[in-house]
Amino acid sequence: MSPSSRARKTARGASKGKSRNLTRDKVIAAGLALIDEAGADAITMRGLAEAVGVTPMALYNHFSSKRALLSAVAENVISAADFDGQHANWRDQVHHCFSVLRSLCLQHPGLPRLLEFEGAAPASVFAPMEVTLRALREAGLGDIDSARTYFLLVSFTLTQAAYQARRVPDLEPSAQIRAERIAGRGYEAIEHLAWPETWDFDASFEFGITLILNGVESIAAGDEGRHAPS
Amino acid sequence: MSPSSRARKTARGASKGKSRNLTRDKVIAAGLALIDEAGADAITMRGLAEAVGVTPMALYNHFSSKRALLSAVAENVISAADFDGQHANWRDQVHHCFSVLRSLCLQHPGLPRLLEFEGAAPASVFAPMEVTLRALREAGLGDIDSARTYFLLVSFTLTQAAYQARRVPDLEPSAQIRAERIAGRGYEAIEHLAWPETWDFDASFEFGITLILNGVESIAAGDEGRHAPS
DNA sequence: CACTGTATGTCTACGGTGTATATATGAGAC
DNA sequence: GTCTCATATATACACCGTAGACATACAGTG
Repeated sequence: MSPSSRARKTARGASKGKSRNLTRDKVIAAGLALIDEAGADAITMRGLAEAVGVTPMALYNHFSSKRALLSAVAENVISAADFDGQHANWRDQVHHCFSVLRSLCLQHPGLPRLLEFEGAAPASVFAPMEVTLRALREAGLGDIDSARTYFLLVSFTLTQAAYQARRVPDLEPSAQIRAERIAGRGYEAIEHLAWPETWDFDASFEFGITLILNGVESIAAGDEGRHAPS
Repeated sequence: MSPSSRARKTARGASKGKSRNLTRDKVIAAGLALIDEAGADAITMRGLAEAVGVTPMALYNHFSSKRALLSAVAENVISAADFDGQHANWRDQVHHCFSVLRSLCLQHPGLPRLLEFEGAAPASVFAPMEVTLRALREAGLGDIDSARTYFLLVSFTLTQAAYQARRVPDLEPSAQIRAERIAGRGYEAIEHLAWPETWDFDASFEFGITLILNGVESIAAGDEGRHAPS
């Protein structure tokens, strides 16, 4: 309500700065900086206000709530990215799209939290969706299946990136602890697994995308899977 | 520290109730009930204490922290499930495993939050991993690739289930709003998509699992994907 | 039986969160 | 110069997790 009326007033005057000192884009920039150095939950209205040099309540003149603020931050990040890459074939197209999304998440840890939860998803989340739907349709998938595959890709990419980015050592299982936890439970497969001491997230991402795209091809070719109806 | 010494004492005496009135499993049960009706973030030490009929600080005699409490709740849910199903082929095995995981998440909304974040993952999360690794190895995947596929499956299942379970209407895009948001942005593919007014989550889950398992077969068959190195 | 140690529960309090409400301030329009 | 109204502030509320000091009542020992 307040921001809209302000916008009306500003539109009447000039489209530049406001009457008073300074804000809005500054808040978003400060919020982004906060997310970059600490997690997404490090964004606090009080801390953010201090970073900008105002009182906490001043932020509410520009954002109706914390959620709206976070949404604006996410919007700022997402809308600046180029998810399309003008790639020749649909596989490269999808791969590029989610590589970009992933690197955004790694650059700004906590961004996945902003997108998935908090209901703070901004309008620009539809950009990667558009690119993906086009590519998948080109691959031969139907509308609904394309959307389903998009959600699968998003789930995978965001979750993995979130896990990698929010990598705080004191929560790490750390081989040692992991070994203790599974000891004596008959988890042969896990014990047998030669766990690398540093997980290769990049390779895992490539693997996942490749697997999914192979699955797309198989579905598009008409293989609807075959779990016996028991 | 306190709980362990209590356990030692109890083991010496009888394995039944404690000295005072009652707790521990009661807390877990109450926590589970809270999670079931409201989300995971509805679990608050004060609210939980009231539900059990004690003071908030009384909980700390049985759990060292809120995280430990949530972990115990998750453990209670996960450990009661049978992820193995003694299925004949690896596809049905994996399908069963994640169907169970998914239904747990739908029964107890907010459980995904417990598992993914908060670092509250209990020891029993390794049970589905064990089942999956065995099945995937049988499918012909290597150790690391099996682990990677497991994480892919988990990402997909938990994220989708979380989204479905935390379905609060006032956050829903709701066709109307969705249409407004994408209007005039050139999102042809999205606009063209005939979005069902009620998303079929079950079918989407089946689709995703099938797609992934098809991808597994393709990888196991030696198709490592082919994105041209541009 | 009484005694005592200790585990259990309570009370109070601290620093933190998001934000509703009322007030002061200062720039721009007339 | 005066008025208006968007902006920034001050204060306050309800809530959160939990640290610390204290009260209590049972368990084990004599």
